[in-house]
Amino acid sequence: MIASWNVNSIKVRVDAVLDWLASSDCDILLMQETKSLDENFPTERFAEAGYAVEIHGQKTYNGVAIASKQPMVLRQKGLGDAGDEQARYLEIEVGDFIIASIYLPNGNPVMDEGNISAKFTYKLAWMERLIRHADALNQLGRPVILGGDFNIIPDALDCHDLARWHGDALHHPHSLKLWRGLTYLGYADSFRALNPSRMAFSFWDYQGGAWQKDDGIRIDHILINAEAADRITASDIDKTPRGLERASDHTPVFARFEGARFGAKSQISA
DNA sequence: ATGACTAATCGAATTAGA
Repeated sequence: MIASWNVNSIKVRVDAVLDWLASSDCDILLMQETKSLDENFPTERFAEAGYAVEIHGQKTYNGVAIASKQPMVLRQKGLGDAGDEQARYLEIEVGDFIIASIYLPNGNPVMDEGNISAKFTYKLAWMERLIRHADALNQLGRPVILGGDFNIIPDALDCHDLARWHGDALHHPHSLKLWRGLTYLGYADSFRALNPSRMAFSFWDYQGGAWQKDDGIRIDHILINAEAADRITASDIDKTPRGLERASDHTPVFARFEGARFGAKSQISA
């Protein structure tokens, strides 16, 4: 099983993350918003639990990491071209799977004194760069998993009241157009593909009793290309961690692939 | 209602998140 979780500070959340890993059958965990320099990441704690880690962090903000029970090879940190000053992309491979942990920019506020804001411009440019890279990955003919906090509310089933999000960077027409761009390349939102009519959320704001009211949004996604889709068996969300003490505002989303070990090919003989 | 929470920072308020 592979999962993605915006932990909102690995320093604060390390016990919660390790508790969840111990109670799940998670092989690979994609983390976002670690908010930690690489040298401060609790690598030893993960090692004691049987997980190797790859880290792409920075001070104070952003930061992505991947923990894996199975041998993992680092492919790249950042999207590999200009504009990568923020730590938001980390790519590894496990077996023949290519896997990325993604923390896509929020982009709000969209407007700044009557003009499109620098934050929203940065979000759109980042998405364009992600699309170019995702296209190249897809052409390798290998299973690809792009998991993370995409800061995109795809549709009405992904929040309580879509009208509230009109014009917001998480559901802005420009953001959605680029989100669909990933679809056109051949990537599918695995949760929605396997749960076509279910309303479910992955984030609940700390403010206003959002968790108690189940007033959430689904912005954490696991995208899969055709080769990965051929092997997927489930995609779901575990709400449990969001209800625990001192929780992240996000909860893990996950997907399962056939085989006893992650990414193992089917044992069906010819 | 520009606030409500939470986290990080050379903090005693500000920035950012979504």
